[in-house]
Amino acid sequence: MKVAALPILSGLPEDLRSELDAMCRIRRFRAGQTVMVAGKHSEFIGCVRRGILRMVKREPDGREQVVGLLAQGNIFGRVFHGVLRFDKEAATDAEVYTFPRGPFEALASRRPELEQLVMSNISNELDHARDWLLLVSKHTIVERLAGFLTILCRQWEAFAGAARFEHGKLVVRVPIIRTDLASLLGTQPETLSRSIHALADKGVIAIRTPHEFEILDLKTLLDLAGDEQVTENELVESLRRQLRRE
Amino acid sequence: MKVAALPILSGLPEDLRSELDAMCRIRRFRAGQTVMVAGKHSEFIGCVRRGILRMVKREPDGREQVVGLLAQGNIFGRVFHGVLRFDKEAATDAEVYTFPRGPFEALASRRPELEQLVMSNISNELDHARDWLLLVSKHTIVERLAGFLTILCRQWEAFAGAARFEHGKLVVRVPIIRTDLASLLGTQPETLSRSIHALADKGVIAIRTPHEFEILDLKTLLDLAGDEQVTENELVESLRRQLRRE
DNA sequence: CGGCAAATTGAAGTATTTCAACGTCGGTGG
DNA sequence: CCACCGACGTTGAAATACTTCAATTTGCCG
Repeated sequence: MKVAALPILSGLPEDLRSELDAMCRIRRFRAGQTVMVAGKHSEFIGCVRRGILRMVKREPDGREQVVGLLAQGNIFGRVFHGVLRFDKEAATDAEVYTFPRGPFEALASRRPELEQLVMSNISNELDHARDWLLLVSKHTIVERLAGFLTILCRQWEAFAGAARFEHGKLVVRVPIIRTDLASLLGTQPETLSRSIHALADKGVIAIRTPHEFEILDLKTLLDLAGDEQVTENELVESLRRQLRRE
Repeated sequence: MKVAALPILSGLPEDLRSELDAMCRIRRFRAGQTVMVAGKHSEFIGCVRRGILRMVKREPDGREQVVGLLAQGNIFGRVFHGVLRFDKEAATDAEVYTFPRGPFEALASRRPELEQLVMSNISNELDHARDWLLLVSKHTIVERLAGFLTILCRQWEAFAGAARFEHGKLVVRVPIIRTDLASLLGTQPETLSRSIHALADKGVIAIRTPHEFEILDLKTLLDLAGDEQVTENELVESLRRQLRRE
């Protein structure tokens, strides 16, 4: 079954999963390709299978702003009503489950379980939107970067195992390129680069490759991120627990 | 009936409205009072009757960031699951309909119409969160201010009739004080003040009182806001239509 | 190895923050 | 009634952070 691998659907009854599977198609996108265009009713409902999508707001003057990322398991494309507000593009090579809009909506109307799944997905989107809101509300780029890195650790599962331990060291892999991350944090690649190296100079992180950092001082990182929800021990313990399950 | 005045409930059947009315209580808050505290399950579900509430993120170091406003008709307090992520405080004197959480959730489980109302409210919150996201993603304060003013005009109904015509001139009333607006736009009162006067110097707006501006050059304002969704004529026509209905 | 995109570094220009002071308005008490 | 007080708003000037443009380096892939 194509959709069997999707944890988000694992709670649904067998027959409903079969119906979804029957209408499901897997589409592949190369990094940079457009998945869905803002401003119109989409032809399909999508769910990320592999890779990262970026949600982009395009200004008429050509500027663009990344307003969020979609990772494994995220559902996108408005169900029932509303038009899309952001383009969706592949930030890395990606694979997407697609469900034709009409049949999917019909099925959701018939099956409350699926409708509730859609509703809980909207709630998740709301939470994510507010996470980005808090992130962007930080006044310095170093703080926003620290916030992004802690999100990567907290939601490491979604981001294709962004965080892992290596010889007892916490290592995170940034799944997108500098330009996208800069736009996501509301700044320029140059400023982002300087901020990353500022964290490295202060001994908070070590840069292994441009896309892989070692977290040397998690406490300072969390302080900078200013997210009082998570303490160092909680985060580390949660990571260890999750990693042990692999 | 207490809740009769609520347009958001007008689509509900008579008996359901009666049930809501029976459990509804009206609470009044003076500007500055706390309505709901983040981090725990709220005792009640609220709906703004009059005035403006602000959603505030408090950092442990005492700093605070306004992340959104709630105006007439907005429902707040998480239904069914999840903890609140932001404090809610009265930004002006305000009145709030309250519904005890337990009975409200029981009623929503029993009545799909109410459940769908809650769902559509979450969708609205998502839209608003993304509006703020786009607003804060603007790089200069003048642009964010322009964006805020256009939102006030677009959603003038919610904001207690923030916009109106006077002798053919478009006048908007800012319903919150400078400090709150500065925080909402992610800046300081000083910078906000300078930005407001910068718009006035350029002839885009005229400052009548600190809380009431006349829009002199709507086209430039919309250009600055960079919101290609709305053209000048659409906005003016929409405002005129709505005002005519009063 | 060559070529290209991504990432980094430097330096000058711009916008915002910060701290300090002043202005304005409405309410309150002498 | 008027003077004072406090909250809000505005203005000035120096410090800071970010942007912008230009140049250079790095790393990957054919």
